[in-house]
Amino acid sequence: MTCDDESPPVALGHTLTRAFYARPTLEVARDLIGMVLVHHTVAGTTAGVIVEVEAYIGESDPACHAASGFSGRTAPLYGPPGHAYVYLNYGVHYLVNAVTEPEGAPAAVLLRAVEPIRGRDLMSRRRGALAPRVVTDLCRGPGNLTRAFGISRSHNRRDITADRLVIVDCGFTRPARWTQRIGIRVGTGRRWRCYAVDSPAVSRLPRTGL
DNA sequence: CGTTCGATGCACT
DNA sequence: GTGCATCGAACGT
Repeated sequence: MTCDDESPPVALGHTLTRAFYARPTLEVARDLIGMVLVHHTVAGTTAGVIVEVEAYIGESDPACHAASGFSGRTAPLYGPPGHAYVYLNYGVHYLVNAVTEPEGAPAAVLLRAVEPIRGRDLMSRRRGALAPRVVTDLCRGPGNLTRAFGISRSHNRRDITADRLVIVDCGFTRPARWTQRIGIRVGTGRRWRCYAVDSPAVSRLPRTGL
């Protein structure tokens, strides 16, 4: 795979099915490393290899939004797997998750970073004045990722097994490592962050140790 | 209705 | 390392 915008569309490989997402969240999280996130819009297509994710599992996980139970906000987590859960964080950044587990079990995988493989220029334009020079920084961090991909609130509850926002298996394999999750104040003991050890696009290291 | 606060990112010390 | 933008959901009054 090249990082050139002139490369052909990400057409080879198959779009991940609902069965893929309807599994234990940690398995889904690990398997998502190396998969390709693709977003088709009228402005163009952006795509990138997923290199960093975090799992948020159930009402007993204090860092999962479902810890406060079912509500209008958390409803997507309880909904069918293979749908997007998008919310606004700190009033500034949209964060995108892939809902996992069978319907009724609230859980999701947060997409934290991808390596751009298509639509770099579009990503850069969407990042605007704050666009980085380094390509691998375009989608480094969950807020930067959604900004570069043009993902916002309108994508909440969208089906990601069809349509224009999907994740595709292109056969890439990346060595991965588990560490504790980032940026949360509770549930930090759970080592539910998974990232590709060889990727320059992975966001900051854990606050304490690995 | 008012207050709190967060799965971030960036500027700044 | 700290400060802060900015907003909607949740919760207390």
